Amino acid sequence: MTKQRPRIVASVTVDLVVLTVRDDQLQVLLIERGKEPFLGHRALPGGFLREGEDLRQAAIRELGEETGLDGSRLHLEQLHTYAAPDRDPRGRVVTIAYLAIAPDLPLPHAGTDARHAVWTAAGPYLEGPDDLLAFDHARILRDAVEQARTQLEYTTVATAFCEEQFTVSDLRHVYETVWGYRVDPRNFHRKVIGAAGFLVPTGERRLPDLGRPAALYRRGQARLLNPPMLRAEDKRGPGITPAGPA
Amino acid sequence: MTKQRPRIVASVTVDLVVLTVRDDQLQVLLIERGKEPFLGHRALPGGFLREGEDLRQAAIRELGEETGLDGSRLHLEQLHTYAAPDRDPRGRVVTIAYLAIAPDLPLPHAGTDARHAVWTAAGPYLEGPDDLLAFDHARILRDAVEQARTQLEYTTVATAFCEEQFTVSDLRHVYETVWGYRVDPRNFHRKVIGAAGFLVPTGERRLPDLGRPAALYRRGQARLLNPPMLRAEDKRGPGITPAGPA
DNA sequence: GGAATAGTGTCTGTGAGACAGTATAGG
DNA sequence: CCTATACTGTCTCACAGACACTATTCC
Repeated sequence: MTKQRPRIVASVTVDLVVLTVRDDQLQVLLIERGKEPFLGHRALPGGFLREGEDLRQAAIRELGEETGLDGSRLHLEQLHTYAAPDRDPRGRVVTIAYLAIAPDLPLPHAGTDARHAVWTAAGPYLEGPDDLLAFDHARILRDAVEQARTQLEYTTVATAFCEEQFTVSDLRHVYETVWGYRVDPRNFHRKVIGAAGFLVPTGERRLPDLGRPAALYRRGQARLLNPPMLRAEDKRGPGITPAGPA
Repeated sequence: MTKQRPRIVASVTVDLVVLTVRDDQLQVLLIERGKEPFLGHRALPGGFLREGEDLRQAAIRELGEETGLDGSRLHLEQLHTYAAPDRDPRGRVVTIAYLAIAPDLPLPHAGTDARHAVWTAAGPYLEGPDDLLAFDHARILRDAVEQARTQLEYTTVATAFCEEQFTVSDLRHVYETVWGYRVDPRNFHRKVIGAAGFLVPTGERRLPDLGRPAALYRRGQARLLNPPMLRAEDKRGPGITPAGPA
């Protein structure tokens, strides 16, 4: 009963949305394309799936090749798959988007084995027109950022933006930067300290340039934040949105 | 820098997890495979992506061909993509899983153009060993059901299990069946009636065999349920789970 | 009247939002 | 002392969980 005639064979790529918080901005790792199509345009790092590889393995490999980051040590999560027939002029290409979250790491210098990937403020690409990025990458970036914003509400992934040791203020700064608005420091402190398994005190302290030293923490074992820390209703997008990207 | 040598070309399939609530059970639509591999085994409906098709279009088409259901009228949502190198003995096959939610609809009879798809209690496949279903479909089904359970918490999709008109009791029955435990009728009623945009009263009533008639509602425009209706902590899986399927 | 289902009211504890105050560092 | 940052305390309101009562139908 399954008609086998117009079956499709497609190339499969894995594209990465690598986010970090840097210079008080939500930034994304972009590369400049060195060949057609979209030569010279900015794009998400990514590449073709290879023989014997799982999707996650491909994501980690591409991350290393194109950005020099060690994906096996980052938060890495599959997001959504894009397969519109005309999304790549070269032919039928199915792309699985992955979200990676990293602390503010130094990138290897351009000219090494890694491509010249650069941290870039995500804001303009979220608001601006789609053709600021190659292919449908603007759409993919928007979906990924919305996913990251939602995940901060329900999970403890915000710690993935932080170094191994961090303060409550560091963590709050992540929330404020990703969500794009200020969060009450007192209520935030009470919430994250009270959430079992979110933070583990290391006993150490960090001295700021000025002011009282802050206690340092490591991530706890909990992955879900329950009850969640919901964004203010009027500060996120329209209240009526489908559950996932279409 | 992108090495093009061991690139992969893969077949792309869309597999569907179609859920309904039927006979006080969470049920899933399964087909019996008519050919190798896994001939005679039960499997999720699905099939190959075709020329010029988007993923959603393919999902709707397969749904019609294999089950006779009209996918364009159901809740349909992309879930996750599976691409382990050995997941299909025929070669490299990448599968995008879709979740469909339907009311308790009558299926077309076997022998028509549609395959003999049958509603089957999902429970045994969630608990049992993986080889009760073809390929990695048991894994896909588990991921989908977990996703559906979570969605009931944060969205209004529970209405997708109901007919056009339904009572608050019908809706509560969906929650109880999908979650697998009883929900307090009074608190549930207060919650869903109070949530703006969840339910729209039709003004009509439905007479049960015995007891007071119940008011009928239609789905409202709201897609997100805010604040969410969270499951009891001790009645769902382990509290420490990754945000999405790996 | 009884039985069964639909719907409302009330109390209580938890937790979020708002805001004031205390603690500890450097200068 | 002042300033800046870290952290704690308190009040109020919204809401979830628990439970009792009233309402409307068929018999």
